[in-house]
Amino acid sequence: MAFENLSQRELKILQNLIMHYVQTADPVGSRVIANKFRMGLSPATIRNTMQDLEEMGLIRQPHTSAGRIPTDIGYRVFVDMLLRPEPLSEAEKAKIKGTIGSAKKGLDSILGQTSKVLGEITSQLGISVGPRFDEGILTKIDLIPVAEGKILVIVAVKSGLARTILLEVESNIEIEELRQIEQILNERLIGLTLGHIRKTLKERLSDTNGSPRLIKLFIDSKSPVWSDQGEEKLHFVGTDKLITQPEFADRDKLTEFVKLLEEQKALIDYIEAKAVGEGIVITIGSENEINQIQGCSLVISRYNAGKLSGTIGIIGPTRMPYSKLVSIVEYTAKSLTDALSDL
Amino acid sequence: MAFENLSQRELKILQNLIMHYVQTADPVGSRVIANKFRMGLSPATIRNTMQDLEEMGLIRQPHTSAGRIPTDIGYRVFVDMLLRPEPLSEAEKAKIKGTIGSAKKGLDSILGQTSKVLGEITSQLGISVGPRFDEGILTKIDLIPVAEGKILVIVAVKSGLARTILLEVESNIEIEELRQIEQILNERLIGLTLGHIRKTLKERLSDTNGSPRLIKLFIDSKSPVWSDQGEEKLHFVGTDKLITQPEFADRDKLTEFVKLLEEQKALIDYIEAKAVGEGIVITIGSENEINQIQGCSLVISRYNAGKLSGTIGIIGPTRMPYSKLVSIVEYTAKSLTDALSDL
DNA sequence: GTTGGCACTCAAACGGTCGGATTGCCAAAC
DNA sequence: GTTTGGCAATCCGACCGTTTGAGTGCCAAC
Repeated sequence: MAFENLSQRELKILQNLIMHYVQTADPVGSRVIANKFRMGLSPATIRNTMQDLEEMGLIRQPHTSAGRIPTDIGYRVFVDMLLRPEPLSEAEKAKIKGTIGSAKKGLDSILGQTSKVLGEITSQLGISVGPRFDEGILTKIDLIPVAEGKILVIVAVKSGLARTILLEVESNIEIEELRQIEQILNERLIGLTLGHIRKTLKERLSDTNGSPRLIKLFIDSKSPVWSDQGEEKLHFVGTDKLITQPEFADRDKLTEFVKLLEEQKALIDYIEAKAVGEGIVITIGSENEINQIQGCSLVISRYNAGKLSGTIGIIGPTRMPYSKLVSIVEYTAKSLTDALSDL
Repeated sequence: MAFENLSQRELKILQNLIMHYVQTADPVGSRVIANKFRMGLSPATIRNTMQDLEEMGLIRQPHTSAGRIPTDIGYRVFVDMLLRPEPLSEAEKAKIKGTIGSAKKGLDSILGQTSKVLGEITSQLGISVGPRFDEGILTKIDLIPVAEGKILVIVAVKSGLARTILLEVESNIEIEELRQIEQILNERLIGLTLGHIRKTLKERLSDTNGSPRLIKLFIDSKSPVWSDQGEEKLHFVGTDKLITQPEFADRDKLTEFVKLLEEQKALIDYIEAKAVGEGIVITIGSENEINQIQGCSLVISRYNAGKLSGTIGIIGPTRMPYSKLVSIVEYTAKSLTDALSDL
């Protein structure tokens, strides 16, 4: 839309209005802007401009004789044209690095700490999603018998991440057989990505003809060993912060939202789909296709773990301090990438 | 306290009052009891008895000229003296078995499904806590190099459960050295419980004198390999159900409660400490030492996984259908124990 | 011991009023 | 043409008194 040719004044008023509204959550009147921001204009003038902004759909009145609040489109213009990322203090940087560093080794723990620090420092809901292993290059696969009829499969990928899958088999496992399978798998598959393996599995292992019986378990593209589904976990911290927000005063909305969080899958898929490319992605209110978060904004970013990548960010009401949050999420993603490549 | 010599009538009225209150959440008046439960008594008589019950502290009026509601002590008497577990329908049984059975193998997934079915079928918050490995008898320990400077330790205990720990080491790992350590650990420690190992570690391995250098990593009773801390995860499903309850109308209470859930540790420790011995344990409202759940009741039970055991159950407002919940939790614990011993 | 009757109490719902904030518009000033 | 002050109009939210209905406590009668 043609918001490029908004006048300086219109932009400035939109900006001030949003800044004030983010702090107070109350509709902002013309006089407040005139007084608080000392624009050298009378309330009446500001009123006129506000009318224009309203016609353009950037702000609206909750009801006659109330002040204005930004619409989702208004926030969008603000984010696209007016956003100045607010630098972090040294203390904030230290806290982010520190919290991530204090995690026990292991992806889960690190992601847990990451969402925790995001939640705490932003006072929003901090989230993190583990990477999909699909792009990971296999470096090693181990088969360990752990008990009667159970073997543990360890799939290690470049950059030091690994995942383990518990597999059930007919109870009589010959250790020799396992070694054989291990060897075959390692010889033929190392260096390929899991996604690639999954697609070309049959050809690559067809000539084994099931000679070690158990290898059948692996020549199945749906086998959990190669699966790219359902392994990611959503970590989130700060639900309490969201509950407090006036935006969630509506009980039903809150309930729906909490359900979404618990079910995880839909939200994970959505976030993964939105966070593409480098840098921060912001989606605002009704821009979100998921019903339950249409009153919310997302500020998300990808992080890297070697060839793999996942998503972190925050969820909060559309009325959020974008300038600050952008910086925090950006810095956290960077820190997380560092922490994961350190390993 | 001397509640044994409550008259039949008093007990019956207490019972009816609680039954009605659990359904409606409204204070119960004398006429309601007289009409709905056809006791052959006039409201006036019931009023007299209710006064007695109030003096004993079993019920109370939220305010003058309102009906009565049970106190925590009233619920306690009900649970101890009047509770008749309500048998489950075949459909309910099938759902419980089915949901648990549909889990992927692996403890986490099974416990996840268990809390899910508990949450759904009870409309309360279903919870499950993984077993502490401390009592588990070591059957095997494996050391797998997964990447530069990282080894995966697999600790398998009797009954087919295993846990994996990622360990960091100086980057140059000799595969031979790992094998040596593996052998030493296996020779000396198999057959002992992890808890026992942790306590006698130094003696049992002292004579190695650090000959394979890396073994030092294991001769540390605080090593995460033997730790009994922080491994348990709290699974919970049904937060949305609790939010809906009028008991959580108070925003602050809800916030505090959600925080407790997210932090996990305090709640895990409390639940683990309360659920002792065989069978169901019920704690009611102010009986709970944790502030955040003083308006809630717990219905919990241990389940077994071989020598190990953990806890499952539900959390809900004190106003809950105890008769039904007791049966559900009991049956679920049994089903879970079955599922875990099947493996 | 039980019951009906009755005065009393209190919460919640209802409805009307008032004050405050803010707007839209218009005519005058710049 | 833009800006401004003035003013009527609008609407929300708080406040307050009233009513309604449910339920109790107590007493006298059965």
